[in-house]
Parts: sequence; C-alpha cells; structure tokens
Amino acid sequence: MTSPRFYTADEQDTWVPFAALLELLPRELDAQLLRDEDLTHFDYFALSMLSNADDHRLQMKELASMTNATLPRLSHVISRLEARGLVRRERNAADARATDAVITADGRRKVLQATPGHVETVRHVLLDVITPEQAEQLREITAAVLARLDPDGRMAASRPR
Amino acid sequence: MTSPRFYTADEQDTWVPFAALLELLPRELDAQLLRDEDLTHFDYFALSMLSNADDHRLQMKELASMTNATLPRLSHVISRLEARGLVRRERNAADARATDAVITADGRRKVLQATPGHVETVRHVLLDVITPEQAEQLREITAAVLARLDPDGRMAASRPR
DNA sequence: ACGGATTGCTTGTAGCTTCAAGCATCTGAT
DNA sequence: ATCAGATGCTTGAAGCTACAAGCAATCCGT
Repeated sequence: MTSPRFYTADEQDTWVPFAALLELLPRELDAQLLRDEDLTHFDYFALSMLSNADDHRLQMKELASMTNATLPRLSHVISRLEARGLVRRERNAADARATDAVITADGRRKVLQATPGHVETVRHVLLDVITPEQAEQLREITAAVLARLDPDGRMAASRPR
Repeated sequence: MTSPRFYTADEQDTWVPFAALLELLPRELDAQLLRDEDLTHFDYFALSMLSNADDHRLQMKELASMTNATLPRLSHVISRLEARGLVRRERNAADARATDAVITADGRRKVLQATPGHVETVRHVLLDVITPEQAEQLREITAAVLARLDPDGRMAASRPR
C-alpha cells in the first residue's frame, strides 16, 4: 500500500519516462497524418470506425463512445469532415433526436489511402521496437490501466482489413 | 520484418487498446490538476522542473527541452504562469539573448500543494494497478520507444522530494 | 572590427478541444 | 392525453498548441 505524498524512486523511474512517451507518441502520430493526409489521428480513427461499421454508419453517440470523444468534440470533427465531403450526416431512422454519421465513398478512399503510412508510423515508433514478449506484456499492462480508466470498455476494437 | 500495409491481428490487439490509453490517461491527469489546482499537467511539470532546478531557475531553451515543448509553446505557458505570479522572467547572465524562467516562492508553494493530489492520481490510474514486475517491463518498453522518439534523451528526470 | 549567418526568444494567427448553454425529441408518470 | 424531465445533439465562446514570422543578441570568417 503506497501512500507517501511524493513518488518513491521506483515510481519516479517508471512514471517520468512514461509521461514523456505520453507526450511524444501522440504528437508523432498526428504529425505524420497531418503532413501526409491532412487528418488528425482522431479524424483518422473516427473515419476508420465508420469505414468498418455496418452500412458505413454509426450514431454520433456510439461513435463518440468508441473514440472516447465528448459529443461536442465529435460534432465539430464531423462538421469539418462533412465540409470536406468525407462524411455526411443523416437523421437516425429509429430516433429523430439522433444523428448518424455516414462515411462517403470519398471518405472510404481516404481511409484506404491513409492507412499504410499510418500503420508504418505506428510500427516505427512502437510495434517494431518491442519484442513479441514485450508486446504481450504491454497488452496486459494496457488492459490493467484501461480497466481503471475505461471500466465499461467502450473504446472500440476495429480491424481495418 | 513486418511490412503488409495493414495491421496483423496481433498488432491490432496491441495497438488499439494502447491508443485508447494514450487518449484517456493524459486527459485524466489534466482533469485532476485543472479541477484541483487550475494547472495543466504541462504547467505542473514545468513548475516541478523549475522547483528542482539549481537556484530555482532554468533557461527557456533548457526547460523547453526537458518538457519537450516547442519554444513558442513554453513562452506562452511561462507568460501565463508569470501573470499568476508563479514564475518570473530574468535575462540570462551569460547570454543576453537568453531568458531564464525563475520560479517564485508562490510558485514553489503551488507545486508543494499540488503534488500530493497529482501523485495520488498517477498511482490511481497507473502505478497501483500494475505489479512490480509489470512496472519493470513498462520501464523497458518505455525505454525502447523513447530511444526511437527521443534519441537524445532530452526529456528530464526530476525527483520532487 | 565588420557583416552575414545563426541562435534564443517572443508574438500573432489559425485550428482544435472543452465547457456551458440551448434546441428538439422522446419517455414516463399521472 | 399531457407535461415535466431526460436524452441526443449542436452551437458559441474561451483556452491551449502549433506554425510562421520577426526581433535582438551573438558568433564567425575575413
């Protein structure tokens, strides 16, 4: 049971470098996608989810949940993607309050085009620098942390392939 | 040697949950510090660095390097902290182009006040949910990734204690 | 010691996220 | 059937970061 008010040396050695990683890794992902595709990582992830969804559509609320965005944030993002013709909004058939985000053909093409470069980046900064054993360890550590951060397991698993 | 244009199932299983963690964990840190202390995690980290520095001061360039901020970003942050009386700027003695950020007594008090709650949050979402073996694994994985992301090892290690 | 290039920092603008407020639709109790 | 509350989403304003441009001081080759 830890409880002192400051870090132990071990904690510090674990946390400080990991905090650096938290700062650097997302920036690298955004930088590559912005440079090559003019998409944020969040844009890309949302488009991927839509691309893999049944009928290429998801209710805003669902998509927000899967991408772990707030609804206002998602609404703004979808508005921008809509202005670029990558997504369109449709009123949900079952509930007139609800809006579906529907990915367009252009949107799907964009995802296909963006994916290889993004995958390569993820490999470059993470997947290719750890061993298979470490990957397994990372999956377990991640699962433990997410159990705390996202107890309902809302963040989606998709499989763009 | 991986090279297909899309993720393998294993890669997907490693990356997708970890990407969720990257989204959620920093948000949790910011939320706690903003709510309780009106500081972003970056503010807190920068103040900590200054608090631990010799003579309670660091040149802007050094501090930017340690916190992995761009100089414009740091400049804006320091301006805001300066407006709150937590930091002050002084011209560097050795090089008149350079500026030192100097933490004030109020700033040091702020760090001391903010630290316990922040440490508790980091433990809650990370340190307390992994075993000592996993902590060691995480240190090694982090080191491998940082070797790629930050080859010069600029991000600092401090010890607020 | 002079002038061009470099370095260190700041400022302004644009873009994204958050928070608060608001509108429309639906639900459930009476 | 009605209406108070809940739900789903959008909008507008405020705050933070990134990028580009600019200023001042220093360095270095001649």
